[in-house]
Amino acid sequence: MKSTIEEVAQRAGVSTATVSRALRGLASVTPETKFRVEQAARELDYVISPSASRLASGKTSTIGVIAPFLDRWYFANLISGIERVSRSAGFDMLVYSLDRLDERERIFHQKLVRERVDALLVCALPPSRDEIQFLQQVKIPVALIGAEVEGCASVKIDDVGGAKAATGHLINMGHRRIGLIAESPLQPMSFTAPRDRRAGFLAAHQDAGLEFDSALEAFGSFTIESGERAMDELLAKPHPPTAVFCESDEMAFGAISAIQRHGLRTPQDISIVGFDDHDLAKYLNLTTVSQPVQVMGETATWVILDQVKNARTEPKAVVMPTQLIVRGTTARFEGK
Amino acid sequence: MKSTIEEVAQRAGVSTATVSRALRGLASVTPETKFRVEQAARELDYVISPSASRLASGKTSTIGVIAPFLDRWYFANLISGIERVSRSAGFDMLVYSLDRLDERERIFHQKLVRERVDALLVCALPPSRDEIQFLQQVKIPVALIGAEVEGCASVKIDDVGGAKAATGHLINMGHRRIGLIAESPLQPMSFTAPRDRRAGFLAAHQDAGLEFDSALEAFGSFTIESGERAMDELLAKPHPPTAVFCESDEMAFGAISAIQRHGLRTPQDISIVGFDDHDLAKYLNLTTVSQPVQVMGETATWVILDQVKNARTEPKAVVMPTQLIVRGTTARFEGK
DNA sequence: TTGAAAGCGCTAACAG
DNA sequence: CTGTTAGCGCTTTCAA
Repeated sequence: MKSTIEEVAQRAGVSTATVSRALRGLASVTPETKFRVEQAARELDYVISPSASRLASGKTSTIGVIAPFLDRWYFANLISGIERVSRSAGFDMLVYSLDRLDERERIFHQKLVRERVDALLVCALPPSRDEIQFLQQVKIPVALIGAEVEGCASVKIDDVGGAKAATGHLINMGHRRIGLIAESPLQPMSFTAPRDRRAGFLAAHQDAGLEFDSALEAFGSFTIESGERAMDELLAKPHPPTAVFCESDEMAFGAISAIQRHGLRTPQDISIVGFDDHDLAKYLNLTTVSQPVQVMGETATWVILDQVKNARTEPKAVVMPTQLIVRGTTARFEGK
Repeated sequence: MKSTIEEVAQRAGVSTATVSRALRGLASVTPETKFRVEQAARELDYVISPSASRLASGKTSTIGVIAPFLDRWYFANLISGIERVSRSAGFDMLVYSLDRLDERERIFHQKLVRERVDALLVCALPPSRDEIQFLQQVKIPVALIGAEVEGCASVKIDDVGGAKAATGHLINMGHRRIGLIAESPLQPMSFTAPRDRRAGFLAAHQDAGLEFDSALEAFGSFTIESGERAMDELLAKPHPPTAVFCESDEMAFGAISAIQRHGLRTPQDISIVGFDDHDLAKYLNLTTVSQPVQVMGETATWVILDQVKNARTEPKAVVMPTQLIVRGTTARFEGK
């Protein structure tokens, strides 16, 4: 049932080295012998043993993916894109989820990376300097998705620009008191998206000569529930905002829910803009900023695979386009 | 930088065999030597080479997951659960997505399974008899999630029961003309959930002595868009249903959207019940049937890991509980 | 309890 | 273009 390269060699009447070459499609093999080998392999129902091959070659043909959550829309889409191209390139995809920071060390240094993968894709949480240095030391190329660190390949969007466009849209619609539902700065993991989106939000204010009233900022954690609570807070203010920019669609969903619960309407009473263009944003008619998540996963995989193959390629830093999608949760401010 | 077992052995003053034993925690090692070995390993920053270990032992400590889509709520949650327990058990998780049927053969027979994983978790699409037989032949245990096949370990919910409860709820609310938004039977992949949910829907009718008017059945493909189109169809009927059971929450979302677009209201004009308890169902106030998706992933992993360890355990078939969650999209039928 | 030695199945020089 | 020959780094009898 389980045949080895040796048996294939015998059956094809060649050496194991030739079988190895033929099966890997190395140029230096006569078409005829190649054919004989392939036929022998087929007849024996032979499949290469990855462990043996990996041990001998030092290559794993495996790409590792690290993400903080696997069950959220953003990461699931990233992974879907990554899997598609890694499979098409003959690579296996190993996935690790990293919820707690203390697991990080273990994962980066220990079992995970080392000897297990040829390259690593790190989603959303930028590794520390030390971690990156460690990885370079072990010579395993890394690409970041949704974050950027100097000297490291990365694929991200222009979060600042996207947030600025979204906020600008609100300003153009006549809003002056604009709320912000941001990720809590107390959050243990250091994502860069929240920081950048917040920066874009502020930049739009500055460009318009507006001053942001920090009383209009509430915090959440990129979840629906937290967005809902944050909106409750905003609504409880003596002088609530007429529009709110949410750093993620999930939080925007929660915000809308809170607004309805308070007997108010979107966008008549309060306009809402999200960020991400979540699957359901269209359905919920949410004005938002879209980013090509799956494509980012695919792109990052191509980039990293390229590094694996051409060891000394300069790490690329790709920035993907973002697009403001105006739907039904934003309206011109008609108030005083 | 990269040290081998040999170096550890030397430094600890023992043989490589002892190092191997000590590091794996095999009983037959003096606490002292074990300590010495561990210390040496630590000092050398030694990490075992999985390839070598796999080649020598024949075990990969890796679990393979096959799912038709990675970017959908259900599968992302399953994977999240699977990853959690496989990591805690020291197993790596390899993920493959299978969109086209013709890739299946390649995946099952070839590169994937063989020599790469110790066990396989197949999500939603039940393997064919041949495939299962093949896997048994290669001695790699399989567990199905969301499907059931005799002689194979599996974790699923009672789809029939869940659908029956959901439909029963509608009937109890006085509805008599109940529509069904089902998965298209033309769909190439043979999921069992749609079939079972449809059966439950019909069973509820039968129990209530009602006859189902097949004109009230429309088809989708478990997506929002398809649910929307299906509802459009139903609404175009001369005598539309007063309530609709959707085989998935995504389709229910689409249905609600269509209803609103037609200027009707949920539940006043039409009641809607979904299935799954998608993350957003609560937020959208959708009455639905919940299933413990992440827990199913976790359970399946425990089950399969158990099989890996105790080779001759009878494959378990676990059925997880389902729960009808009544929210705001269903109301008593007040019409004629 | 520990060590010696024989592989596991493949790839990578190095010859030829 | 193909064969020979060493390993790759671990695990696993089998003895001691």
